[in-house]
Amino acid sequence: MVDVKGMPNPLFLREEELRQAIEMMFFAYRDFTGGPDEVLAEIGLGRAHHRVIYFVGRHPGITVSELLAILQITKQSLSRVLGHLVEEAYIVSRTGEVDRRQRKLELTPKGVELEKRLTAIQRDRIAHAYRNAGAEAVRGFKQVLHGVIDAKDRRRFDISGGS
Amino acid sequence: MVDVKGMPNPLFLREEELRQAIEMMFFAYRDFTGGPDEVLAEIGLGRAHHRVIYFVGRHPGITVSELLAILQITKQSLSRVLGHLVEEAYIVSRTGEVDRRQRKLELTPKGVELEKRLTAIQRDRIAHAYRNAGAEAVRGFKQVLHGVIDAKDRRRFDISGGS
DNA sequence: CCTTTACGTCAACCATGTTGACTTAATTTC
DNA sequence: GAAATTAAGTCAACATGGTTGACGTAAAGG
Repeated sequence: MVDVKGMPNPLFLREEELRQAIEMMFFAYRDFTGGPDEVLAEIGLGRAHHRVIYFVGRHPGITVSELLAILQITKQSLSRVLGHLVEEAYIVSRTGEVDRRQRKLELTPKGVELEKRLTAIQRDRIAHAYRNAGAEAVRGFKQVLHGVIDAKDRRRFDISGGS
Repeated sequence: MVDVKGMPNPLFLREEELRQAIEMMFFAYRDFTGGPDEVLAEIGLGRAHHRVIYFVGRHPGITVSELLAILQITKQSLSRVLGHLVEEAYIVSRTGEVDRRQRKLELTPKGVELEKRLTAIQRDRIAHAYRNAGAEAVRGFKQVLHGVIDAKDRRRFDISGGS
């Protein structure tokens, strides 16, 4: 028999290791969204608006269907948020030229400004973490996070460690 | 002048790099919570219940205040969810022995069972990502995620790469 | 004794998700 | 060219889970 105290059950360690990851995901996401949430609250918007503004900014001309596929919410839910953002002139919606059933979404200058402000908060947090961890750690971070994402959405990311 | 085409603006690359991280955080968290959400919906519970069950399971005897500090929600909001979990016998609340104002929370066997079921889903997803990425990447993942978390909560995690 | 702390509770409200039913316009298919 | 499908919008009702504010009670601590 091996000394159980000196060399504890590797399955137990693995369980602890994995629980740590689960917990870090919770705390990291909580704090990652906390900053933008404060700014949004000041102007009467919520996290749902942020997500829409972010992805429209990231993919100008994105259609409503594409947005729904990313956000994985119902069109009724998106409609409320998106409608509000169009009313408040953060986003414009124009009819698609090739398929006139589609609505292509884009940020207005006002939308771009807000998007920048919100993204800057998250970008600075990530930049800080990246700087302190180093390039090797960043590669690992992306690799693991990539594996956490559903296979169907992995193609969105090139994590070959380019730069 | 350096050739701008051959060697693009490093600030632009950095911006892209950071946006990639922001986006991966969104997709990873979306998919990380998606599995448990489905199970919870079947039994009439939500993500808020999951969080409570998780942290009570992780820290048996945790007080209401401690839970509030972790979840960062109001006690009124917690009360609704926690009250329901106590009613449905997932959690028991007993008066603290040393400080009788406190309520110490614990999972019942029923609560343990649900916690295991939910955590298993997330654990398997992380385990899969860890296995595919390798030990070095896991270290990097933890280092970066650690840096994303607010300093006040970092002490919860030992990321020294122990095993 | 008085103050503070831990917890609970009532009430109202808001943001954001859901289902289901239905409409309109445009495209695609047979 | 008619029929089916698709993209998008809309109305309504409802659930979850957050918020603020006010107030109550019991225990602890100065």
